[in-house]
Amino acid sequence: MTIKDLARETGYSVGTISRVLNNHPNVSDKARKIIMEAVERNDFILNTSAKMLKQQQSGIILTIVKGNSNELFASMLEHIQACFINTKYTLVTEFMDEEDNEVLRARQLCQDKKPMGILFLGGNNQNFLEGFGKITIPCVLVTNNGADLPFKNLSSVSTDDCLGARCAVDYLMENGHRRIALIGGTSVSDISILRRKGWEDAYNAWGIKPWERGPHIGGRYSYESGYRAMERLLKEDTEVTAVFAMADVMAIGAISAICDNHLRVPEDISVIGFDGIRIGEYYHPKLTTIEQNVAQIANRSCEMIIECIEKGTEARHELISFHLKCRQSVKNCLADL
Amino acid sequence: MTIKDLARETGYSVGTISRVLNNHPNVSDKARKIIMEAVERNDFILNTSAKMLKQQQSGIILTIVKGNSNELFASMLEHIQACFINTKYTLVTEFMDEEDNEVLRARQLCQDKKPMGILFLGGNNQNFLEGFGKITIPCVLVTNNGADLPFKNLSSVSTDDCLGARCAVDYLMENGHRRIALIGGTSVSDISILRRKGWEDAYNAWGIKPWERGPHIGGRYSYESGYRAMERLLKEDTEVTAVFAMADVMAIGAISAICDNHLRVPEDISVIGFDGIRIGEYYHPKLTTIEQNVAQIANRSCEMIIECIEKGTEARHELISFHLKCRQSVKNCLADL
DNA sequence: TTGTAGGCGTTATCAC
DNA sequence: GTGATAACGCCTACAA
Repeated sequence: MTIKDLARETGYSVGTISRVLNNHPNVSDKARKIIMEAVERNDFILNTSAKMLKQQQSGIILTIVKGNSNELFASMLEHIQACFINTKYTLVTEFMDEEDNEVLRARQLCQDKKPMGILFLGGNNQNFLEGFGKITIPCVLVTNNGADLPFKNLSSVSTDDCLGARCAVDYLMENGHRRIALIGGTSVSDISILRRKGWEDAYNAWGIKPWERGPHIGGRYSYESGYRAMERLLKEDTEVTAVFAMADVMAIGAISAICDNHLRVPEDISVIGFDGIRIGEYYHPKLTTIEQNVAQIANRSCEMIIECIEKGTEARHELISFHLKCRQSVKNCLADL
Repeated sequence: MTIKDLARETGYSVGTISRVLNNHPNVSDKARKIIMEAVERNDFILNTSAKMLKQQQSGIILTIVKGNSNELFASMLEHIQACFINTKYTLVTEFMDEEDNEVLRARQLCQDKKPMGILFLGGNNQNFLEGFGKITIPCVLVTNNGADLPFKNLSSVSTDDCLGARCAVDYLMENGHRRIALIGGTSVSDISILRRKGWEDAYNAWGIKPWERGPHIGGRYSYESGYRAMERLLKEDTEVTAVFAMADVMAIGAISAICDNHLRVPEDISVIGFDGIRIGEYYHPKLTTIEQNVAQIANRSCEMIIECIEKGTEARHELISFHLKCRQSVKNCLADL
């Protein structure tokens, strides 16, 4: 069934059918009514390929998810997907390894699928600096801040990672911890750099001297990596009383390592995470963490990319508020001091 | 850049260009070489819309994911997605609530996006029985067994849920447990029914009388639901020594509830799950579970749907092997008996 | 082996 | 307000 069939059935021409279907003016109410009835009756839907061919667009919005097995991104993805139901866009998702270059991949996918916009979940600014210039469609960095990047087609929606980290470490300080280790991140990930800065800011604000500070052990955002980082930490620094993990998955990996080493959380070591993934609430002990506002980040990202695509709006950079979620993995050791 | 430009550039006609690009025979080696060089030089890629319009296909393979926040499906999805990289197919994912009717949704999406095949993650046979008849494209039930369904365009790749559950409960029996509660599932979910049957089979095989058996408390596959089921169980049946949860997320929710009620796993109550999601390895205690072979299920599903689409193969139903993963959440209480 | 041309289902630009 | 018609880029008989 095509608009031709519909034309035959209603007695109008394809031009009028098309005008009705696209809500164009210059159609009589009568024609509109008759045609819409026929559309309903036949469950008619326009052929996307033909439409896209004519309009020279694909209707595809691409989401590139970097870093696998990431519950935060999985839940972000669900929210994002929900935003595109019943729109004219088709959301296509690509997963890729945390180590790969998302911008190179994006460029290839631009050729391949001709998307109208790209949402990046994860990724690091250096890759954008080097290769984003050739991408001309609107893009949004989701959870990463792109304010310092010189691209006017690249927006961002993120949590204030530095402030969030600061808040996490402040909380540990308020609970009497002074030697606080940092786990996670690499020197090329901007989120890591910001969260590390928050950790340092807190130290400075509380007047803790560098030699009294806990160490920073890097690693990617995974259970496994958190586990290994904590194992190393336990061997190398026995004076640490608390750990700030850059992601909940790392925090959980770390707690797992602590337990395997016959220590307890929070009695022996306190742990705070970042992200607010669901498992944290059901973990044992329940994970204290900085909760990102996933729904809001997802919604704003989708709104922004649609606006950029449809109205040609310039790139913007938004910060979404976070929330300190106090649960059980941090011990108040003020009494011990 | 279109094949016309390429024709002009190489001196060949669009027909020859098209034949080269589609690997058709009847093209001279020389033409093929010259044209391919031009293609490389220009990074030329065929316009998907035009191709699909002409061929009357969309190139889309749909994945419908039912049941949110499901780590098993998230990881399944990653594997599935990997199967379609560098193929002519575009994978489109739709998430929907566990309560909604996936077949109705699929039918709507068939109109909307004209997919060439559908992968269903989750779902229940009753919905298929009622509404699948109108879907004519090849589909695969992933993790659900569709062997009893009378559709020759509906394949399935799944774990032997009944045997897996049987194996889990046997393991508890072997460790001396006799009063074993079952948590999770609804009467309309086939996976639930099969896993429940495995639980009953084990009881029968071990000669445990009905009145000595633990209760079954239903619920959907989520942390939250596992938590609530366990809370109820703790109130209603204090003689239970072990719990078989129909999914790892429920098992974790259950353990969380047990801990919140000042009991311990596995000392006071043993828990075994089903699925083998990653967090189980980092949970505290580490979760004993029936591990599904996610990679293999995903790969076979993708292979099957592609084969059905391209060769018109008839539907098949495959069972993928599972694996009992013994970790820490089950206590051996033979000594206590 | 290669070229030509019609048509896939839409949209948009004309006339009327 | 409406109808005819030329694209959009590709594929594929059919002709040469």
